[in-house]
Amino acid sequence: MHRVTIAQVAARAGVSTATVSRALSGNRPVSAEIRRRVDAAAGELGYAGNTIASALRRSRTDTVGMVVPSIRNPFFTSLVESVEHALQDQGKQLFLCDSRQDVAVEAGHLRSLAARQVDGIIISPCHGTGSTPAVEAAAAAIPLVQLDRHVAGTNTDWVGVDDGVSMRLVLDHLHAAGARSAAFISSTLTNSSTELRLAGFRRQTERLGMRTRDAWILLGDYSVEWGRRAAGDLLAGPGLPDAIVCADDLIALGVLRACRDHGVAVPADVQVTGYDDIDFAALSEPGLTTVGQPRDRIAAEAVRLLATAAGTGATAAHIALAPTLVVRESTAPVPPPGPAPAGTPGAAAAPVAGSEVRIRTGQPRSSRSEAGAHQESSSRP
Amino acid sequence: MHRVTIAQVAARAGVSTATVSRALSGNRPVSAEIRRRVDAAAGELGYAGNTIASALRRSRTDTVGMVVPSIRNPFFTSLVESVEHALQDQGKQLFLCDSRQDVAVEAGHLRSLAARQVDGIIISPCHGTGSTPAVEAAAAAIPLVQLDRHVAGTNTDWVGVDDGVSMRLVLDHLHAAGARSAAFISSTLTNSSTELRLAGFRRQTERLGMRTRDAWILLGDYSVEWGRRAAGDLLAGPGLPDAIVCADDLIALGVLRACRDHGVAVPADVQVTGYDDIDFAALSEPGLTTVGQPRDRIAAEAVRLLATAAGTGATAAHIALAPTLVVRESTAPVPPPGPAPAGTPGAAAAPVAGSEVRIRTGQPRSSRSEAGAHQESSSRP
DNA sequence: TTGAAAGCGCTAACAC
DNA sequence: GTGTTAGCGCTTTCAA
Repeated sequence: MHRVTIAQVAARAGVSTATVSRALSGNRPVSAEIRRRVDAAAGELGYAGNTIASALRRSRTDTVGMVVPSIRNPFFTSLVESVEHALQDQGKQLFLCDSRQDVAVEAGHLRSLAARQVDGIIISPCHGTGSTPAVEAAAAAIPLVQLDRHVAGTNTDWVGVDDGVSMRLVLDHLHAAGARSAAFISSTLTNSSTELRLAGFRRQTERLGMRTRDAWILLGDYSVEWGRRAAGDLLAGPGLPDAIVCADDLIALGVLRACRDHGVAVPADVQVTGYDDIDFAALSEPGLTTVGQPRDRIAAEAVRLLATAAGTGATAAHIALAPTLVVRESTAPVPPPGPAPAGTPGAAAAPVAGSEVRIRTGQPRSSRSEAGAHQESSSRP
Repeated sequence: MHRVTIAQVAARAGVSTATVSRALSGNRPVSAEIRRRVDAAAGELGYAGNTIASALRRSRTDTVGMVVPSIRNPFFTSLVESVEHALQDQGKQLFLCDSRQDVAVEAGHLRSLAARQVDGIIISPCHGTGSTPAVEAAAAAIPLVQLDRHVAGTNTDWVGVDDGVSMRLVLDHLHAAGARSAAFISSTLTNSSTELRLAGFRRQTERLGMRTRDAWILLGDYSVEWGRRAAGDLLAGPGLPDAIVCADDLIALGVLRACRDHGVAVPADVQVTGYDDIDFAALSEPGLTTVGQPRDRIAAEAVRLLATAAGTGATAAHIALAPTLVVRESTAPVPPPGPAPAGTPGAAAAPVAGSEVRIRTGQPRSSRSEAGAHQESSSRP
């Protein structure tokens, strides 16, 4: 049983194929009578359309490709979910690609997406420099926006949160909660957010006069297992930091686990923070204090940029949304500065308003500036 | 800068477009000399191909659509990951669709995928009967395989695990661990696996002579929050079951949380089991005893079926893979039947070999039967 | 082995 | 407002 084509619908409705196309797409005016006949014919024949043919003709596919280092990492899972939902509102569909932290796999996906004529690409590159060539090549052919992480030396759109601000939120909070020394557990990966988080940690501990040591900077990968191992080493070593700052929630959950195994009390003996606010951060024991990223906003901005960027070249937008600190029980209570009531501590997550937004450089590309919640700026004027 | 076409490559290489096509695709013989010239020309021009044009001509897109009730549910996330990887090995790409538990959204996705001429559809339908029309319509046009769940009244391929067997594994284990009464917490959703798990629970408790009550069958949704609420109600009520069997791990994690909140010891006061073996099942305190599904195998079979099913009509394969019981600390230790050493209890997950495979009806479609790990069978002879 | 040419199904000019 | 027609870029007969 062959697929129904527009020609068959046209024959049945007694009109030309062009008219059927116009009636069905609604792009151009068609008389009510004819529209009725076409709709009827299409319905009777079970006409379903052929997006491929349409795409070839219009040179638009209404598809977007998304490439993430690991679908299974809960942070990227939510990002994918948010992007899928945002795209659905626009009638676009999502090609999902998992680069498995492998630059070569990633490059293959990008080539493949380009060949498929996707209208745009959303990528969280797996490597800060290794991903550059493939990302640049793709961006040369197709609107591309980087999410969360971005590679060195490219000038594509980017949207995410400001990791420096996040680390300030985290360390200010820890300091206020009494921590005077801190360790940092992260990944060896050399991507932008990993590096910015470490840099932020160094700057903020220094600013606040908090002690740290080389042996307290532990780099492995973004996994529960690594967090557990690293914390195990830390707890076995001499001296304990007041706080362990983790570059993502998976690591932090591993750290909590290690503390439990070693009989170290959190937050009494050591405070622990994560990053991303994945679903399970609320569920651990104790609940994990962490940095919340506005994933829906990030996704929405990315999708909007792709739609906008279609024609425009030349200027890249950098949109840094405000992170929030989500305070739970893995950090010590902060003495209230004023007479404000403490609320119900430890019950639900208490999001603490984050920060202003960082404006990078240059001037806004679009004149329509939104609600002050973020700013976009171009890196080339 | 316009995209490079095959015609430009042809001109540069001094050959016809047909020859370029043959050289690049490798489908037909081309002289070594010409192949070299074509490759060179393509490289110099940065030819990237146009999958859309190719797809229109060949009427194959090398794409597969996947529709799941919720991307964010960790079980489906892993399934998506497994499918993505399996597809990548075949050079196909994945359209990911989230139906958000909504039959109308799901139907829209299926229509859209059909219009996009995907080569196959993999779906975990969100409703046992409500999804039927859309699934049937899609299956009439495109090879379709249902994963995990399946809808009533259709005759498409299906692959998953046998929920009845899973419940037998769970209840045998609980019984051996001393449980003589059990509650069941699940979802109100009327899809096949939800219903089969409940039916299995009923049958097995009856078979083992374990007590249960209407008030101990609690139906809500697949979420941590529901598990927590349901268990809260249960723990507040009169009498406590020896065990709480949950229809998925999210619910079970919520139950564990409620037990902790209510000071109920697991497994001493009540044993708890989950279903799916999501990543976080290993991480809870105590670790969750649960049913493991061979997700990679499920995905691989689904992808294989789509590839096979291309031409074949008429007979549908039902592939039920063996579930495994993953024993952790949320259930009581089972007294060893023989002199076998206990191993290191509670350390790593201890998968217990599951069960034989259920053969539904009819006879195998493919003659090539694999390693006895599963059986496929056709429901129509 | 290679080239010429006919379309895949649709939409956008261009006429009327 | 509607029909005619020319492709979108590729693959695949059919001849040579």
